[in-house]
Amino acid sequence: MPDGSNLAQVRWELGVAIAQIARRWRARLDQRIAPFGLTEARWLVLLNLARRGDGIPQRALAARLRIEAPTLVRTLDWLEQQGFVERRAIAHDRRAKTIHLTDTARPVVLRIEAEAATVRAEILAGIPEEELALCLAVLKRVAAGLEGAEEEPVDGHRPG
Amino acid sequence: MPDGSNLAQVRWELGVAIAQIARRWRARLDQRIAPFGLTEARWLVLLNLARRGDGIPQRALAARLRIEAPTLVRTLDWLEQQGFVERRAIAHDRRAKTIHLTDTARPVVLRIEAEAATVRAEILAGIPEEELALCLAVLKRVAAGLEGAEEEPVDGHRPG
DNA sequence: GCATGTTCCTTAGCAATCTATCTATTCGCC
DNA sequence: GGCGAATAGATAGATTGCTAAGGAACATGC
Repeated sequence: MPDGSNLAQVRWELGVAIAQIARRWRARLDQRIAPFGLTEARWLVLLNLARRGDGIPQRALAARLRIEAPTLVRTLDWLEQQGFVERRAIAHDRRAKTIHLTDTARPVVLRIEAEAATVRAEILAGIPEEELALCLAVLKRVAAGLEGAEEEPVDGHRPG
Repeated sequence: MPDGSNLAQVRWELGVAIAQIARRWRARLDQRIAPFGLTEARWLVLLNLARRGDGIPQRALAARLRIEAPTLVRTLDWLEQQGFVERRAIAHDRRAKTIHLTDTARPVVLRIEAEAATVRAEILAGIPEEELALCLAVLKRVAAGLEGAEEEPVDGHRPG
């Protein structure tokens, strides 16, 4: 078969594979952490706060998680109601609220982090680290292509 | 840094990258095919019927699409209401219905297929085919790990 | 100091996925 | 022939993502 159609086939399969893996990976993790009373999306919020620091406004947290602000609002509503996070008012800006982990959340985050690492190890078992690193490098280029190319299929090349 | 934590870091980033790319890729395509009145999930159903043959029961179509039957039901409800597919009764099994593309759907499928290929090319622009193929090969192993390893973290190895 | 615009959070509504459960039908077996 | 298990499709409800739009508070310009 000609090279052109082979490239097209690889591109197609790559898209299909990424979409299906994303769905199944999430389902797998959700099953495993269900006993903790959390889901992946909710735990990711807590993990981000624990790893990269809490006390930041919702806007900044949404940006770190690469999700939109309204998506975060509902997750925080649930987490706050369950006592995992607190919304605190800021003195100098009454629009914004900072998000803070509670003492209830911290041990749960650690236990789920361990479980998530186990799930990752199971899913990726038997694949050499070099191949994973190679795949990741390509995926990062794909992600960069998705971030940058906003509505502008220019015929030249972009800086960066 | 020690090898162990490097491997853990690669695994973590791989999961994050896949999830984010899947979301953004879908969003990008949905934007582009919105003028046709369809979304990715709905178009994928039509494309599968066009490429791999229609006239099959819902159960079989769901399996081909790697989605659950109830997910397909609602998509088919919409597609049927819009006149893109038909549900037909089978003579010898009154439980089952076969799904058929309509003449309305076929040209739309072709046009969106071209648009989807353009989007893929834009997203993956600048990445050599060898790297894409390498990445795809790894992802197929990941997908296989997700398909097969059902609730059984055996200590031996599986037949491939 | 007020009008205008921007920013932050929220609400509302749609889409797509899942699991659990329901109804109708068919199959298997006695 | 009839009863229980299995199968096909549909329904219900939860989750998580998005965009659009609204309300309150801040910032800027004149």
